[in-house]
Amino acid sequence: MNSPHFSTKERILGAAEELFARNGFAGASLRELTATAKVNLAAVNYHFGSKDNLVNEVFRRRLDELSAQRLHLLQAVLAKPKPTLEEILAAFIHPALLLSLDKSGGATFVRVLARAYAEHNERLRKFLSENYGHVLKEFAAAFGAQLPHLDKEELYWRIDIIAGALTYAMADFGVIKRRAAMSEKIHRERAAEHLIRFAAAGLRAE
Amino acid sequence: MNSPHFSTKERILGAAEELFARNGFAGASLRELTATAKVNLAAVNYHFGSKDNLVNEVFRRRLDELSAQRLHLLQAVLAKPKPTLEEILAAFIHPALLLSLDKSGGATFVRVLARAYAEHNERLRKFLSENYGHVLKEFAAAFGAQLPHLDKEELYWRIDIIAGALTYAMADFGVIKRRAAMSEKIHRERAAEHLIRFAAAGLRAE
DNA sequence: TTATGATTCAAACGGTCGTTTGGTTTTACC
DNA sequence: GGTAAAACCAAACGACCGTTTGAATCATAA
Repeated sequence: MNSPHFSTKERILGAAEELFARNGFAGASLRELTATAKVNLAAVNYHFGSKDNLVNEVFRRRLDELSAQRLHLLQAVLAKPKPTLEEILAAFIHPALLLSLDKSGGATFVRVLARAYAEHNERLRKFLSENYGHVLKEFAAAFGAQLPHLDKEELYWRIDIIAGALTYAMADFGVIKRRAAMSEKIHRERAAEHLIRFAAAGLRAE
Repeated sequence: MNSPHFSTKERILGAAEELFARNGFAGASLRELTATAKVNLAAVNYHFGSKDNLVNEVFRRRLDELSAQRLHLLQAVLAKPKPTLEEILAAFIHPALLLSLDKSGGATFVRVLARAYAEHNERLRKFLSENYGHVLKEFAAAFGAQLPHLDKEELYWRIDIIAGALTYAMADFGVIKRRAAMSEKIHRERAAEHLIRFAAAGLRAE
């Protein structure tokens, strides 16, 4: 991740992902971060303006593609004659599954996402809401069409908990360890299947 | 929580619980904490030795009772002729449910627990493992007797994820909001029921 | 080759952190 | 009421934080 053929910005983003996952956003200092990335201390402020903005860019680098994949899959599902709740859920969950299987930092990033979910950071939540809130809105509309008896507030809360459960299931935070005989890939896919069944039941509740 | 008829130690513990839940362990400074508790800055180091040890004591104050309740219920379940997986799970989950319903800080503490789960803090994990690891061991034994086909490692991981799911379900981290017509108590009890069903299925998997 | 803008760098800035100190006040007991 | 321990307090300590500065270095195009 920090090898010399990566640009300074890329080395910083890679080191940031690694250290944010391990120590949290406040716990990762720019001094340790720039040492890991083998760049000068001032490089973060030069290239990203501030530590806060570096945090934003760490998310942007991964979430742009994640959101695009989700919306693309959702579009395909909604084009079907009779889309099911499970198919919509899969459109939401499978891109995150792929990210968690990515070998070049994606798996680390999923842990950073889990951090963000737990930290309740207002500034970060605002950034995520402004930049990726429309994705949740589109899924909420799709779910809402399947579940007309649910009021909007209830629906948003349920989607929120699904996003949280997904994040934690994909992060390495004490998740079920795979059997030795089962590949990481298959293990994660099984986890996604369980999640989809669980979430579908949760959405249909009452 | 900080009213004058509480002792200095109790006011510090109360403020710590509040600020740890809101800002995390690193994010809560002793200066803000002692101001909230209306005690001198030096009081934390005088009464608790260090900030790290204060963190430990915040956990000890609640977990001693939680662990005792869990073990007591487990004992009662195992005394039955044919204990079920669901009953063992209830012995684990119901005390946490009661804590989350507690009006004098218990609900706040559950959010602190969720923080600890996400932070992966090695020092804190060691403290929790040394002081409350035996509780997980006893439950693991009880689950293991019900699920003899599971190897020990697999079993521990599954219990770990149940503890995590429980913690997050009981914390206010984006959890499903209750319907206006439903009391907080009943809402939480429903959540616990769902959790027990989900966890039982997860444990029985394969 | 030289001029120009982008990048890197060592050093320092002001601020906040957890902790320690040494003295003052309060408490509890003979 | 005197005394010793416990508790409290203002102030300061050294360490680390994110950020800024201004000069050195690099890349590139005239």
